[in-house]
Amino acid sequence: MQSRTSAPRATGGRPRSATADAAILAATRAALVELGWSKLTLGDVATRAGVAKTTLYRRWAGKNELVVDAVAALFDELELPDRGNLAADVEGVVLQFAAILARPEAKSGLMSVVAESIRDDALRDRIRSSIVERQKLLVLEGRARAQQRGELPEDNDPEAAARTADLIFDVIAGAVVHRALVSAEPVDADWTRSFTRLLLNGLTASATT
Amino acid sequence: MQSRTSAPRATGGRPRSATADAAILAATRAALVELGWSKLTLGDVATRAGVAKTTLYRRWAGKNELVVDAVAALFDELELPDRGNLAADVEGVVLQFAAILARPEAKSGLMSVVAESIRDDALRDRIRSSIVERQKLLVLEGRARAQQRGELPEDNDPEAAARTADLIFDVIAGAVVHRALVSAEPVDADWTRSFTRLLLNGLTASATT
DNA sequence: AAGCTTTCGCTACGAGCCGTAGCGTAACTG
DNA sequence: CAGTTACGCTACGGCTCGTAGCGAAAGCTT
Repeated sequence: MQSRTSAPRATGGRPRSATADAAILAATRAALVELGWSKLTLGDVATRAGVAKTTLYRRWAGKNELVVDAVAALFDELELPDRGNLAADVEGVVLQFAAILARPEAKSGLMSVVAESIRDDALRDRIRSSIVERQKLLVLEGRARAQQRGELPEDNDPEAAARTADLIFDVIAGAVVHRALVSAEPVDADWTRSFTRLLLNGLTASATT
Repeated sequence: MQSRTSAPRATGGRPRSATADAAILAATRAALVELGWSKLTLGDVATRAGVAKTTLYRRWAGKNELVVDAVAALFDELELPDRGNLAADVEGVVLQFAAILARPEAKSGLMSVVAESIRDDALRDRIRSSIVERQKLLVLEGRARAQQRGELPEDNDPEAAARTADLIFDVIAGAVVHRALVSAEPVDADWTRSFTRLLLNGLTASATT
């Protein structure tokens, strides 16, 4: 689960303190809330966690990796209860995303690490595996359910199905993130309902109501 | 146009060099391409621009403001030719966004300043007025055209219309940004066509084809 | 032309953070 | 018990930040 610095992990010797790991990640989230990404320093995080700065550097290569792991933990709670129909499931996904994005440590951290990942492929993979893929699973799950219910057509061409799933994911995640972080408006029940209607019925069919 | 540091601008005296302004912004974009946001330093930008570091600080308060202005200039070229119908206009908007986001200086800069804006309201307003509102105008323009053509219903309730416009904007901009910067996949003609069909017809109506 | 005002380039500076090295100590294994 | 690894602590060179102070340059005004 923890995708920290590649663990050489020879046999004997003193084991790494799991307590320290948790303390560091918690301290990182607290620092994100108070200071934001740019003013967050690793020395400060170490002090908050009650840990020596060198200990922190032994486990994480830098600020980017540390924050990714700290933020990724927020996505552990993601799951999608079956609400009986496609529209309700979509609203469920959106509200799940929104609940996480509403937390200040997610706001401060997520965009920053994604920005950094543009010039760092390793970081991008790390984000993908520990955050993005977990979100995408919810979309795939909801889609599979809808197909079982007959609300969406079955996939005949698996490759085209994958492209469609990617498209839907980008639309949902992108819209929620843009609403929450760029427009800085709340992703509440009203907005979620309007968005779901738009996603399911399309622009032409959905009235301005 | 230039939303630089609030200009005291008394009467006489040596005027600020407009050449220096352009050189600094160009140098900032070049540094963004080469170094990315986190490794970009103001001292380096000043050197590239052939300008003293103090000159740079006299005009911009810091890294954030400078990069916003440097990136905002990329959005000057935004405009939306009338392509005759709603679907074609939507594709036009998407491809306009995509063309800008494909440039490395936009990739590196945009996400970073948005991330910083989460903890800086003044920066958020600056981004809104110099970047986001310009994008939104395209959406509003396309929407008005579609209503004139009869492709979309007229607005009866202006407040609801504004909410709908915001929703559409978040969906379009969010999806394109997410595709380009998070999924890191190209926003090409194929994807644009699929996205447009989804946006106009909805999930239920659009086949996986 | 002289005088006033503002900008410019340059140098220098204290401050803060980075990331690492070195050391002695602590914790766990066979 | 010996071997191995993690830990806390201190110290360090290097880099960037943002500002101050200076003399010179570039305009505008009378």
